[in-house]
Amino acid sequence: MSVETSSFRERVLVLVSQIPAGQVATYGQIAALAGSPRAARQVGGVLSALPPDTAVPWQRVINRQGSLSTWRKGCGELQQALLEAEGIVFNASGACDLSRYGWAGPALAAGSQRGAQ
DNA sequence: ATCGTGACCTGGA
DNA sequence: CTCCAGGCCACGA
Repeated sequence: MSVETSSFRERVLVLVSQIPAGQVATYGQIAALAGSPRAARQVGGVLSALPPDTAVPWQRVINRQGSLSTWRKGCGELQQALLEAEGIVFNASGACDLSRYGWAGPALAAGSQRGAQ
């Protein structure tokens, strides 16, 4: 039954944990999937409250520019390192191609494996 | 009930 | 191209 027993915050964590490796999603996208396309701010706030031992791949969540918004000590380097380990490449601007690694959403990830590229 | 804050987004100059 | 401002939503005290 009701899977969403929690608030927007839990929903965000769930959606983020649904992001497949090698792909990234924007705060706005997560917020939209969570039910509020304008609550991108809150999404960041939720991830900021995540513990260091969280099972949520917060690293796959970036801003609209395709770059990392994490300024927290170590988090920035850590996030980029984790994303690069997933296969994501960053350009000289320190941003990745959302058109290439941008997550399409849980609905599409449910059963659509396109030829990519 | 109110106030303040935030890992954002968008548009305009 | 860069810089500035506003809005918008959710949550804690």
